[in-house]
Amino acid sequence: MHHFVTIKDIARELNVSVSTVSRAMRDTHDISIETKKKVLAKAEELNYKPNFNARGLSQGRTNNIGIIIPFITNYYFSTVITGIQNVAYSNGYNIILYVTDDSEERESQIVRNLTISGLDGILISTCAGNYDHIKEIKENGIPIVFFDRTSDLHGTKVMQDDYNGALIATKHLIEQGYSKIAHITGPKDQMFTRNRLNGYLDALKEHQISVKKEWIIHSGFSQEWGEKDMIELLASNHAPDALFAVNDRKAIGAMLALKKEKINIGTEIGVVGFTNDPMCTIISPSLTTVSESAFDIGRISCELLLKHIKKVNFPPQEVILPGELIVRESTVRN
Amino acid sequence: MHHFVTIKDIARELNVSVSTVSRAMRDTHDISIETKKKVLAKAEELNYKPNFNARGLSQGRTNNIGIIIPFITNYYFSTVITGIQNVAYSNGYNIILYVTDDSEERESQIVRNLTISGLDGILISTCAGNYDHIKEIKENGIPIVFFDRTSDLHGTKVMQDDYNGALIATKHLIEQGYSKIAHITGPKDQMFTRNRLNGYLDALKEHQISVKKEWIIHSGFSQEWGEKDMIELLASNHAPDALFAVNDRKAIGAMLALKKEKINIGTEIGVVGFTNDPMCTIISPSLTTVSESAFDIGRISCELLLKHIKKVNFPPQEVILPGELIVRESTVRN
DNA sequence: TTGTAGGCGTTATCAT
DNA sequence: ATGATAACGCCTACAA
Repeated sequence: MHHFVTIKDIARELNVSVSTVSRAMRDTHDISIETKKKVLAKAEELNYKPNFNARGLSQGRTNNIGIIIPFITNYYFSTVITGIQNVAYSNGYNIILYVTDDSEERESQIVRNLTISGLDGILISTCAGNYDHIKEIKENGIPIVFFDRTSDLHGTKVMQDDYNGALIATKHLIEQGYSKIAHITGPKDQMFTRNRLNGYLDALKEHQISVKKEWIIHSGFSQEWGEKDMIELLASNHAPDALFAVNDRKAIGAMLALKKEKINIGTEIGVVGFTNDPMCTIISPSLTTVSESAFDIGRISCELLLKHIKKVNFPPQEVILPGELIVRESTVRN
Repeated sequence: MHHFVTIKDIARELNVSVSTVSRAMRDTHDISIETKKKVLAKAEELNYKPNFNARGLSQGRTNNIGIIIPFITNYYFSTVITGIQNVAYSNGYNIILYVTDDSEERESQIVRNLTISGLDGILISTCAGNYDHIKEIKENGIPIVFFDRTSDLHGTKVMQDDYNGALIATKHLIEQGYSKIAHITGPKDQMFTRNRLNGYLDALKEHQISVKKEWIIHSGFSQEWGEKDMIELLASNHAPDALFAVNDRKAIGAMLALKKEKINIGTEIGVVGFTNDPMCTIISPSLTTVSESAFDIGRISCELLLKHIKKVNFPPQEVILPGELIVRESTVRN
């Protein structure tokens, strides 16, 4: 390992004490302007870089925050991270990334191994149905913010309005004249999944439209699952004439299945997704969807986390960002 | 700030010295099996977590590696990160993410502020044309691995075979009967951009096909730029009958422009991209492309970095992963 | 096998 | 305004 320049080196060269150097580096007021200048010049000359380990050790903080997230290989999550990154970076925080691969076990393992003292705070989009591992670290007093996939634990949460998004999406289908509306979604034990399901159900109830049990399919979140679910729907005795998918990826999977079957999307079957992934405008016909403010979710989550870090007992908050229906070709008859 | 359990606490409770506890935690051999058991049990009981700052400070390392990357919001980079994450995690390393937003200035700022002692090594996909900032940290002796967008500095690099990929892509267009082949690409000062350009040029040269100057357009890497470039090509006096784009996003932008103009892709104009982004199979007609092993790039880069970290003077290596032509509808006449 | 003591680089608390 | 000095939590000789 190399030897890096330390404040000691600077102190020695300048014949001052380390505390003086430290003061200059931290820009405190109890130091003369000339010595400060002198020190900073020497630091620049020697290419001094502060040692975060030492600083963290003596201050009890690290300037690192952790992000725990199911995936990063999709538009939504990678955009959230970008939002987080922006805020973190401009506040002098580093972000440490943990990817759970949507595995409860992995998430629990990561959280438990989290050397708590190495992080000033945590941002998490949990994939778990059980929150014991999170409770543990919460009890340790480490600030934590839930985003997107939140838990039912008490705490600060930032999410989109899943219920209303699903509501307006489903109502839009109804208004476009579709009436046999299916919903393909993810596992039952996720909160956002339940919220979107409820929005869908309430929209139908409000319009007194009945649902067949086989129109609601729980599976995974990927495009492949969307394709499979659609094939299953087409094979059922009561084929639907519209589809509300829990996210754009599944909607797109379903559309690919429909295109294979030469079923006219829009005219024969309406399709709505959720997220507003750029893929919506690439697929043809373009996909109607509910937009999510991924970047803002990241930005706001991080801002709230920093507030928790800086102020003990900052009160927990729940922020819900509205979605917006974006009508495209997949729900228009032609 | 909270007080976390330290080895001192454990030592006191057990009436042993801190070094004994330290030894137990590190699983060294010079400790009796019973005391080790005793210590570990107590650590478990008190929910002890090691303090990485302290450990890092005394050992001169942190188990953190940095990733510096232009973006994360696209398939390629997010997949690379996933590959890196996998290797890092299973070796007990954390990854700290820095996003440059494709800005040279930002990259330089990040690198210069990098509190060097806080990282054991760095993985970088540089967006810069000038490498002074990187030279600086290299001279500090910190291990560094370049991936994807490498520099011409000496060091370990992991990249795809850009030249050959471009060569086979262009040859494929020629073999399909296209002859007026344009190339839309990124800034001139990037190495991988130059390599792909050279592959394209050499393929044409080999087949004695001439190129018009206006068929080569340098702009940005985004879908929007692809669209703009295509519009420019269509407006030129010598409209091409085929297009090789530096990446899939630009190819897709170009395809959208063509679709707007009702130009039949495949029959009237062939299009090839580069990356094999999932979008290739979502757009219609599907996009012929050259595949990149994004996950492997990440995996291998991280493995090499860890070798550099663990073994001083591990010799620099250059790994070049082959690409593969994936023929789809966009280069087939119908 | 175990304990003691010094040090890692920085900050913070005293003096001066 | 500046300087000594003791933390911070852990590791590592060296001693016992």
